[in-house]
Amino acid sequence: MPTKPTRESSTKARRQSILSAALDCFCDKGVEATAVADIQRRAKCSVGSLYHHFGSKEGVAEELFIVAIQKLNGGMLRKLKHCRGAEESVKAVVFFYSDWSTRNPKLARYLHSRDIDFSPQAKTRLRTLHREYITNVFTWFASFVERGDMAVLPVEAYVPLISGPIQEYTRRWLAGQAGPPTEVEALFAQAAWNAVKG
Amino acid sequence: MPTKPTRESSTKARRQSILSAALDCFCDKGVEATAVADIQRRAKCSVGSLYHHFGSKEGVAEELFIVAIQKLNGGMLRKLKHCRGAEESVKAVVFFYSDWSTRNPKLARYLHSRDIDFSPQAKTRLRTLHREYITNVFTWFASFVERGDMAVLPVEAYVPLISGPIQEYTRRWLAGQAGPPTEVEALFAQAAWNAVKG
DNA sequence: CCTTTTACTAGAAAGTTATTCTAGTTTAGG
DNA sequence: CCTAAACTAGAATAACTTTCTAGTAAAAGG
Repeated sequence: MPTKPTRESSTKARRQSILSAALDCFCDKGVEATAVADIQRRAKCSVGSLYHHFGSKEGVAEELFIVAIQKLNGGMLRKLKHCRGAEESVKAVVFFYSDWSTRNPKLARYLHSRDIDFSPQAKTRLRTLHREYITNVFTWFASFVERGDMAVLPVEAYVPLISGPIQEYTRRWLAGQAGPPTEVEALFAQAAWNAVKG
Repeated sequence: MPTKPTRESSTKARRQSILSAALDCFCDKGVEATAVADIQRRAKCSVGSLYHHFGSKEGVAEELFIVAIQKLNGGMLRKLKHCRGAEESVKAVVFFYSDWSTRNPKLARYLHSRDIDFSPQAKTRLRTLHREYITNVFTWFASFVERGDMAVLPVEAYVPLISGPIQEYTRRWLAGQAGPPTEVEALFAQAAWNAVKG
C-alpha cells in the first residue's frame, strides 16, 4: 500500500529531487553553466525551497559530491570485505571502480569534475570522509604488506599505482575519448597487481 | 638597451599580464569563484581591456588552458625526441610529467581542473591540438610496438597505463595530500615500463 | 608632417544570475 | 485545536558579467 506522505518523507523526496535535477543539469551543461533557475525548473520547486534545503547552488553541488563519494567508497569497502587474498583484493579495486562507473556514469562523471569550490565545512567533511575511507582501506591491505604478499612502498604510492590507470581510462571514456572500461579492466587489474605485488 | 615599447609588444605584455593574473586568481580561489574584477585588479587593467583581448572570462580561462597544454605537450615531445629505445621513452614520459609539474605547479594545478566549460571553438581547438599530439606520440612509439619491444594493447590503454599513476599522484601532491612526485617518479617509471614492455 | 584608420583602454550602463527576505502554508506535537 | 517549527513561494535585492560609448595612442598612407 502507498503510505501517506509524511513531512519527513516528502522532505527527503524534495531534497532528492533537487539533487538529481542538479546532477542532470551538471552533466548536461557543466556545473558552472547551470543556473539555479535550471535546477529549480527541473526539480519543479521554488528558489526559496532550494535555498532552504541547501543554502546555495554550491551547497547543492557539495551535497551531491559527498553523496556520490560515499556511495563509491561504501561499495568499494563492501566489495573488499569479500576478498580472500592480496591479489584478489587489488584486482577487485580495479574491477569495482570500472563497474561502478559503468553503472553510475552520471555520478562518475560528476566525481571527475574538479574545482567545485567547496566551502570550508564541506572541505572538512570531505577530508574526514576521505581519511576514514583511506584508514579502512589501508587496514585491509596492511596485513598483506606485512605478510610480504605486497611490496613495501611509500604509502601514498599504492592508490595511484592501483587505481591511476583505470581512473584515467574511465575519465577518457566518460569524455567520449575511449571505449567502455570493460574492454581494459582485466588488463589494468593485472597491471595493478604487478605494480604492487610482493 | 631597453627597447621602446611598440604597440605590438605592449599588446603582448598586456595579454600576458591578464593571463598570469588570471592564473594566480584561479589558483587562489578557483575558476568559478574568481570574478572578472579580481583578474582586472590584479592585472591593473580595465574591464574593457580584458574584454577587448579575450571576449569573456571564459575566454581568458580557455586561452590559459590552451597555452598550458601546448607548453606541456611541446616539452614532452622535445624530450621524447632525445630518447633512444622503448624503455627510455616510456620512462621519460613519467619523468617529464613529474618534472614539468614540479617546475610549473600553478599551470599543472590549473590543467588538473576539469569542467571549465569551453566554448565550441575552444573545444575544437583543444581536440585538434590533442589529436596532433597523440598522433606524434603514437608515431614515436609505434615502431617499438612493431619491433616487439612493447606489448600490443588496445591503443587507448597505453596512456592510462603509463601516465595514470604519476598523474594521479601529482594531482594529490598539488592538493596537498602527498609529498612531491620526485619521491616516487622512479618507482612509477619502472611500473609504467613493466606495464607496457613487450 | 598631417590625417586617417585601427588597435586599444577606460569606465559607466545594462543585463543576468545568485542570494536574501517577507509572507505565508503545512505538519508534528502537546 | 493551537503552537512551534519546517517548509514553500516568489518578489526584492545584491553581485557579477557583459556590452556600449567615448576617447587615446600608435601605425599607415599621402
